[in-house]
Amino acid sequence: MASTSLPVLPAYGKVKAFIKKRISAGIWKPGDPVPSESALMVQFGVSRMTVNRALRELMGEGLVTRVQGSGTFVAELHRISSTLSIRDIHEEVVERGHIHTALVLLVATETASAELANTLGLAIDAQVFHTVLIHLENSVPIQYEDRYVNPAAAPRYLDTDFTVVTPTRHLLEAAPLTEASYSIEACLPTALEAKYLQIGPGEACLAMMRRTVSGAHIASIARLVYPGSRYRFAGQFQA
Amino acid sequence: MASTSLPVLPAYGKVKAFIKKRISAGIWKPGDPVPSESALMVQFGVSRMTVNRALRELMGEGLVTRVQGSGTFVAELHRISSTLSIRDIHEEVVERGHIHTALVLLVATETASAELANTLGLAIDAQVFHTVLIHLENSVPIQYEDRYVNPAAAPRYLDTDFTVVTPTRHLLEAAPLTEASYSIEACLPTALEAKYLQIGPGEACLAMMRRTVSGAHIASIARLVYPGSRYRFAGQFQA
DNA sequence: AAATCGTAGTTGTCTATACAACTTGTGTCA
DNA sequence: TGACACAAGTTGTATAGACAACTACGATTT
Repeated sequence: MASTSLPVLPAYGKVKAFIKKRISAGIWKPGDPVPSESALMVQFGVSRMTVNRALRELMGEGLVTRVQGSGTFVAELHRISSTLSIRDIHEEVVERGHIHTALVLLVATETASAELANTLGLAIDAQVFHTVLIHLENSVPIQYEDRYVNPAAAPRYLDTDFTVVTPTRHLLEAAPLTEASYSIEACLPTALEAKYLQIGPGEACLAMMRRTVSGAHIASIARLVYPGSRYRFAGQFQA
Repeated sequence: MASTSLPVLPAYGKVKAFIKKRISAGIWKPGDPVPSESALMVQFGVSRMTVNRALRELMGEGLVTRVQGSGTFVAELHRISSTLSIRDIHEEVVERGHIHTALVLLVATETASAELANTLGLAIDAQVFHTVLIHLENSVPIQYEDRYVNPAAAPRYLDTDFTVVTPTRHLLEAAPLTEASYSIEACLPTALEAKYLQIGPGEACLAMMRRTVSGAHIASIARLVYPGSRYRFAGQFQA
């Protein structure tokens, strides 16, 4: 049994730990008032700034809500937060000790369709970059990546050798990420996707649609298809 | 053009805004040093504690990293955070202005199998609660919920009328959430799932496995199956 | 009964100062 | 050359005090 961190918790940490413990033990339930700053100040023999920091951080973690003039209250615990991240699939595979390779199916400049132009926030006759790749982990296909890129956000996109630098990596470097939205759905693969992912036409897949924003530009729109049998999204929440 | 918030930003907010702007504009790139606390102190004419708060909050937001003794640096922007939440499907449906109903297929107390007992952290001969429900939105099936509950975490679980109070809701109230992990995968439905979700046996589904922890107990393990054609997970990142 | 006012209590912000802990580079000494 | 010591610069933490902004509630007035 390792004590996760005895190394002398700072004062504000002790206050946080005290409150966290009572909340997670269910002694203080959602909606209950937490002792005021001045009360905690006396109880722990620390200054108000220290208590304030503890409570502010707990609010940041979503454990309490604070109302000026009224008090601090245990938050409704219905939402707990989880950190997702946009990661380069190359790094992900390498981190597992495996070998990542990519197969380039298409590298092209195209004229955007009306719908695509609209989604990328461009004029209807604008040129866009279009790439299609298959990512393999130890020679097994794990991701079909169909991506449209806004030339204004990453003008040198097509110069990249995608067998060496993944589109994600190039984009992360060329166009610092400020915002992104995604949706994940289950679907059956198209004939082309099934062929290149080496799966049957009836095998379920996870498809992620991802739109990334960099500064003023919508940088890229990607459709990432994973074989359901070889991939899952996993995550962890922590209160 | 609405100015999102002019109402006199506090001093620490001005410092944060200044730094955020330079990072998102790409003027300061990942790895670059951010001015030291004393430099910002002079630049903004505020005390060090104020600058310190600004930088600490930016670190909390993942925009900068700080190294004691060395300095503050623009963080690698590869991860931006997203808030997922465990929500009650009832609330979710009602929020969309629709009607939620539930069909109860099974309510039982069972003896845990070895694997299940292990996953719930119980002895192999322990009793567990088992429920199976179908959730409908405007009479259309949208979720098949197969759930095992640890009696120690929610002793009154089986007293609930699940057509009125969803299992999620009861558990959120009975056993405050401290931790959870999940995985999402694509799969084809079992015959039973296909039947009750009213979908074809070849239609892809999203399956979420979720394990929730409340204090010292593993509270519940659920398998939630959604028809791929009627459901998607969506989210948004923001730097 | 309704509206108003005032006050105590609470959180929000900010300052000036202090010391501790750590990093980095420079210079000294062996 | 290598090992060590030291100093300057940086972040981490904590204090005591101050004023502002807001809420809740009771008392007073209308």
